[in-house]
Amino acid sequence: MDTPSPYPFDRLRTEATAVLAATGLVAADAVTLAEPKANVPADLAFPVFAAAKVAGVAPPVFARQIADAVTLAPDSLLATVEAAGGFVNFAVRPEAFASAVLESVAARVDSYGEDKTIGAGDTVIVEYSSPNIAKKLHVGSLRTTVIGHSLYLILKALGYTVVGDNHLGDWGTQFGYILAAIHDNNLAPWDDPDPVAALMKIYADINTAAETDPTIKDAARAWFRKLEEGDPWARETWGRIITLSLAEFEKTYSRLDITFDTQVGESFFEPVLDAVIQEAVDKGVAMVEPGGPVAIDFDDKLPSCLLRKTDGGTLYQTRDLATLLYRWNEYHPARNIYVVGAEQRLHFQQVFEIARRMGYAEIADRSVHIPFGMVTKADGDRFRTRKGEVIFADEILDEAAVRAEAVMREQIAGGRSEVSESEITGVSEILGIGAVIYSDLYQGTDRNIAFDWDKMLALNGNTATYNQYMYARCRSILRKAGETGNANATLLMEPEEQAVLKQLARLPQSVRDAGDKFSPAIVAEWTYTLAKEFGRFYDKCPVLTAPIEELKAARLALVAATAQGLKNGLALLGIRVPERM
RNA sequence: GCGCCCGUAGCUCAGCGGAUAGAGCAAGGGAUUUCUACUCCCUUGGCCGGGGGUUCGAUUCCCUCCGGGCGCGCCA
Repeated sequence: MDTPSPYPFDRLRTEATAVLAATGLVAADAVTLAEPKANVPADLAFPVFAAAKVAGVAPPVFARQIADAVTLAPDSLLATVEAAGGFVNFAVRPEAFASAVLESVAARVDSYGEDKTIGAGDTVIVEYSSPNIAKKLHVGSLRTTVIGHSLYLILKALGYTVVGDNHLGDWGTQFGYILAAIHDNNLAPWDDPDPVAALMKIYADINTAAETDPTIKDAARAWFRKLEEGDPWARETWGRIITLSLAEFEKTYSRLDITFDTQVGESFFEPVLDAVIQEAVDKGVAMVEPGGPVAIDFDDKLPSCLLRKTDGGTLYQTRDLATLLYRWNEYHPARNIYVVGAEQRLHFQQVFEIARRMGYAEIADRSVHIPFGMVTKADGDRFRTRKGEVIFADEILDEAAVRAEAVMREQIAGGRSEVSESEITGVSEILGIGAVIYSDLYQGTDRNIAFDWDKMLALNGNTATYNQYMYARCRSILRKAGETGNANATLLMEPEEQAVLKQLARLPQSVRDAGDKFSPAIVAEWTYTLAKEFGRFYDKCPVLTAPIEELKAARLALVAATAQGLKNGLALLGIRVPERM
């Protein structure tokens, strides 16, 4: 168990590379293998185009020469090799492959799919969720939370030491508004049954008032200055607001099974901001302008930006720069990842560029912004928070569970579900939350998403529910089977069986690709394809009533491996699986 | 005005230098008195936004135009 044997597809690649190199026609380091398209009856392909060019031979001819020269060992996982156009195609030996895949899953269980060698010894920071204090999590915060959490899990599976950082928006002029309102009107939001809702109302109200009363903006700035200067009442009140907000966030995070390794908010960096600005000025990166503001000019490369306001206050840019430098000193991370909305692209370009110019090229180069499109109203317009056009994360999770429960009750009434009354609430939560998470992960894009209840909470097609249903089916079969004898995997020769096995074998590479491209959608696509292949197998290949006992045992092993694969894949997305539904 | 992102089937999206461009939804047809039908199968549906170029080969790379989105110091 200490050093698990290589994954089947890795063995295939190693073997294919070796036999290709052994022909003497192509060097091992010139071999790049690809997965053939679905319509090609092969499992691994070597496109010879580049090598053919070097050899000065036409690709189809070269492919044939290579294929003719390859010899496969009798005990190889590879069964055949043949030329097809400019490709040399390999096909697996199905019996040997089946055994290898099932053994691989059985040996690793919950860690099947992981490859800790990729990131061993490296630290990666993932900044995600990062909500603003005194607000509730909403549709938008849900996206960064869900995407970031999955990335966190995927990178962990790849062996990185991952630091999940909830970079709280706990500093800034907006606190000036809230403090001013609380102070001047002698408010006590902490006495409200829903304190964060009270805070949101306070903020909304004073913003509305500020539209007609310009003195409010000045008062707000003054209060934020007091906060920065350490005014006792301002500090204490600010602290209370943070405590209330964190408690509110925690409710949602616990429903989503999310924890953070650290929650250093923007305020954490406040004591070092002056020094950071000074360093930028000293290094000639930033300039103090007449009147006091500190600005950075990027020539024609990027629009200029500010590190210090005319009133002496700092900005988001200043705090993010300080955060970046802090992370470099503290962690020396291999990657510093920001899961933040696409609208902040320029912001991060600027922050990274400032760091580079200040002499911190290493961290600048290792920092990466993972942008995502915003969630808009159905008509494509943005949600206007001030107009009360918000949809809160908890509302979504609640509605999702309600819908899941309604469908489940229908199924139970129709005699199509084994879920008992006492399990309904728990299973509804797993299904509902899974649906929400999956809808944010199954397609990776930085296009905007128009919010749509039905789409977000869909239960069939490419959804979490479908994946979970296939898992529940697996579990149901395994429960009914009870104890079984040893499985002879070499009996799994049906196309549906082989298709499930091949998809199972692809998990490790999907996880690597997902980590490489910072894309949970790659894992989501893998789980869905596995679920779909299992659906076909389920339809065509009876397990419990298999014609012979030995085949039944083999199929049961395949079902168990599929369940494990679905569970592991969904776990990397942050989605749980129900034993029955 | 400048910069960035996006434009692939009616809709939502994969694919991003290679083999007949793939899924889901929607629409239409079929299977099954089930190992849970939240299922399975089939059909319809694409000048991969337009036009140039690079390449043996372009949905994929470059240029340009069109359409949509986002952003462009003293909010975050």
